[in-house]
Order: sequence, then C-alpha cells, then structure tokens
Amino acid sequence: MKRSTKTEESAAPATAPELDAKDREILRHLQEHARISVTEIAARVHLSPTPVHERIRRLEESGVIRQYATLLDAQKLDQGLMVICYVSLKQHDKKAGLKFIQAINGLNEVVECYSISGEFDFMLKVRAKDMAGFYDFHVNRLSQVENLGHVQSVFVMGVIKDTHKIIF
Amino acid sequence: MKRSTKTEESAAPATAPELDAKDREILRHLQEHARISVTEIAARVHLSPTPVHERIRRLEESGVIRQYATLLDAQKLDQGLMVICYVSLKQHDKKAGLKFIQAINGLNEVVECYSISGEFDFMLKVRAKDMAGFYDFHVNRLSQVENLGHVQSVFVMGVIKDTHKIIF
DNA sequence: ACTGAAAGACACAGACT
DNA sequence: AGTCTGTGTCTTTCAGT
Repeated sequence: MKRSTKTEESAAPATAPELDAKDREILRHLQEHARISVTEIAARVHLSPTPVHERIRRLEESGVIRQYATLLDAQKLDQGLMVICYVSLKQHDKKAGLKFIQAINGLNEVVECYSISGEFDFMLKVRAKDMAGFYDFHVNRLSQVENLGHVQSVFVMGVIKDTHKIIF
Repeated sequence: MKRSTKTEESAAPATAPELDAKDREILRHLQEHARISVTEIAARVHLSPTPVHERIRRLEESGVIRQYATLLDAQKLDQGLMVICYVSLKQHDKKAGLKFIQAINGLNEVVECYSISGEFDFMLKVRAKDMAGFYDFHVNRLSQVENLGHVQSVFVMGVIKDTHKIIF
C-alpha cells in the first residue's frame, strides 16, 4: 500500500495549522476532487509534485484534512428518505449526556447529530429507505435509547443543495 | 489528466444501477477512503484491478458515485460556527420557489438546503467564521433574498456525529 | 465479466539548490 | 522550502478466455 489511505489514522494533533495561500489552493482542489493526482494538483497550483505531496501530508497530519470520502447517491442506493429529528433528554447531567452520545454513535441511520440551542437538546439527520424504514428506526431503535424525552420529526421533501464545501 | 476527476461531469443518466454484492463492497470501501488505489480495493474485494476499475467507471457514469470529496476541518479553517436556519417564503408559487432556489445556490455560506414539511418551507445549514460573520450573512446576504418571509435560527453548540456514510 | 500483459503515469524518497 | 532525478508501483488499455 503506497497511496494515502487517511481516516482511522491517529487523532489530529492540535499543532497550529499555519496555512499559506498554496495550502489553501491545494485544499480547494482536493475538497471537490479527492481522487485527482498530486501531479495534477501541482500543475494547477504551479508547483512541482514533491512540495505538494509534502504539503498534503502535513495537512493530513494536522487534521485539516479529515477524510477522503466518496459521496454516494442515496436515492440510487435505496436510502432516499431523510428526516430531521429533534430530541430532548429527560436528564441533562454530564453522565446522561455521554450515554446518549454513545447510543447515537451506535445508530447507523443517524448520519449527523448536533447539540443545539433552543427547545430541544439535539438535532439528528436520519436516513432511511422509506417511511416504513423510518418508522422502524423510530420505534425500535431511537425510542429504545435511554433517557430520551421528546422527539419531533421534520421530513425532507426535496434536496435543494447538498454540499460539504467550506469557503475559506 | 488520466486519473478520474469526477464532479462537474455529465449529469447522471437514469440508467438502472443494478448493483451486485461486489459493487456494494467497492462502494463501501470508497465511501470512507476515496484516495485508496484501485489495486488495493481489488485486493480487499478479492478481484483483480481491471474489473474493479471497470466497475468504478460504471458507478461513476450511472451517478451512484456523486463525487470524490475531501472533508476538511471547519474549525481549523476558521469556519467553526454552524447555524440551522428555517425559512418561510411569502409566496409559494413555482416561479417564486425557483427564484429562491437560485438565490440559495448563490450563497456560499449555505452548505445544505432542504425543502421540508412543517411550519417552515426550507431548512438551511449555514457555516460562518463566528457570530459576527453569521450576523453579516443574515443581514446582508440572506435577508436580501427576494420573497423571504420568516427566518428562525438554531445554533449548533457541538458536533456529536458528522458523517456522510450511507448504510446499504 | 474476468485474467494477464504491457505502456505510460504516478507516488515517493533521495540528493541537491 | 523548492526543483530534479530515479525506482518501484499503479492506472489504464487491450488482447484473450
């Protein structure tokens, strides 16, 4: 194995990133085309492959690059339903919160989870095949989570924009 | 340029995917490690590189593979604030909706946008540097959008889980 | 659909500027 | 921190099965 694998590697050390203009250019290319070659990135940023290679290595190590991911079409994989679930907990102490976080990490249907301001404690982005699949998740998996208070669901009817692109 | 670039290529034709077990295995590897070599995927799925290469090409063409992306750390790029904005429109006719969608696509701070059920019409995921950055976006960019009714914002205080992983 | 071979491109490391 | 050079590996194509 020679080419970079990334992910599941060591946790990102908090070493100061200190990104210069070239680093940012490289990141902008990689952000949208993770599989292009170092040689091509080098050509686009007007550098030779060697320093680009070294810069990418540093960006991976410092954790600026989190993961090289392939984004798939959920519809074509029969996982076309997306639901936003708002969840409140019964108890809000630290221990109860950690247990909830653990439980959420065990639910594969939950692709994102955020701690939020407002009436509810958490927001979950859930993927399912269809309404029946979501119902099954709701009743048999989410509702089984300990310390769960209220759940309120908002259904996604259409995707207007779905990007991961960070502007910087 | 020889290696696959993906993205911005032709729109996905609606040709039936018809994925077999090997295709799904390949997708599962690519989903989390977009930069691993075809050779290594081949080894992991017990096939030679040639058919794996051809399968990946078909998956790209059919649109099952949407994009090869590099996921970056928003905090380290000084874009650590995430806000969920709920938006309702004043007018709901088709033309007004299309204009809104166009406007949203022009706002780089909006990384995701969904048409949703419930009280509001759309949900936006917005990224900004900090509160001042978000305020600037809210007042000078979002609020300038034509036909905008109410906006309600929920602030993300912590990221519990942030994945793109579709289970299939 | 897969195997095997073969050419060119690439990753990666080393010495040098 | 960059360029240049070399080696081994990989991608990609094309033959055959």
